[in-house]
Amino acid sequence: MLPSNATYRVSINAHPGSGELVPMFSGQERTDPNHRVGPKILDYYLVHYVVSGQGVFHCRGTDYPVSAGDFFFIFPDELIAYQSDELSPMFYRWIGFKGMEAAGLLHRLGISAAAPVVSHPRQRRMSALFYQMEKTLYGGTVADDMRAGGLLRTIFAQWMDQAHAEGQSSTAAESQMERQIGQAIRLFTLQYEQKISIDSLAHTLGYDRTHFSKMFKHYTGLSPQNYLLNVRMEAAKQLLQKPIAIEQVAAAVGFADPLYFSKQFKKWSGQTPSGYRREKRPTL
DNA sequence: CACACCACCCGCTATGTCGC
DNA sequence: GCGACATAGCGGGTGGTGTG
Repeated sequence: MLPSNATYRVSINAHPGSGELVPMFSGQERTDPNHRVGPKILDYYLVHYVVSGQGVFHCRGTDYPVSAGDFFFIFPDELIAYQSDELSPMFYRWIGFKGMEAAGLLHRLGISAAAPVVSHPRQRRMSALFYQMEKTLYGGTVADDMRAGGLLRTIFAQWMDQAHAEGQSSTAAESQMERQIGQAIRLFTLQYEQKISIDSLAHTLGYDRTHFSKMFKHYTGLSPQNYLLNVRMEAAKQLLQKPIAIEQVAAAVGFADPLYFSKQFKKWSGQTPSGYRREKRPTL
């Protein structure tokens, strides 16, 4: 059973898969007045759901007031901090997750490091889903990992339903260009192992390459090439934790030249592929 | 305003050359 | 044969400008 009347508790996913959307851990905390976290930088996604109380979430130079019913999203490689209110400290639940699909899904929802806070009116349903996630991960089996993956998708579906209802997603407010960018992101996440030309992709979608590049960066904050590189490197990180030759890992994520892959990996992560592997699987 | 197109620059990649 | 290095071609990013 879960420990009771604790102010802080967390369940870790004992068998995190390498899928498109992977819950890593989940927990809850009843914070003290003025309780502060950060400044810090994470290398995964972390969403907090404020069940009660209020506080301030700081990201990219902006302070966002958050209160019951709000979600605040932490993106990888972003400097963030958050603090509970003195009189009404926050009680929140959180889910840490990763996966190649995460960036695309959050983009579709209009959630980004530049717009990291959303509210949800169906509080009881959401609070129950977050609690269910924590309980499921506490199980610790491979089957629980699969169940948790399904729960995370259900949570994303709730956000999407709400975004639809508010006209924030693929309804009137979403332009043709946004839909095309969504298509490009899906292509990147599904076919990253293929050779992908940004020029031909842009023309397939009916745009000039330069205009498409500019719009892509406008909506996602990354150039198409960099976005694709991120997807490939995330996939490579997963593969490097398995006993696969680095040459094969390079080929599996769309790099014809393993030497070039190593250079890019080091530039991207600060570590060589073999160094990363040693750190993650010292026995290999 | 959305889009196309040009020019320029940068970086990747394939290929060639050279020395060992 | 192999590794190190040089180089040319190409793809991609971006600023600017023109067009409907």
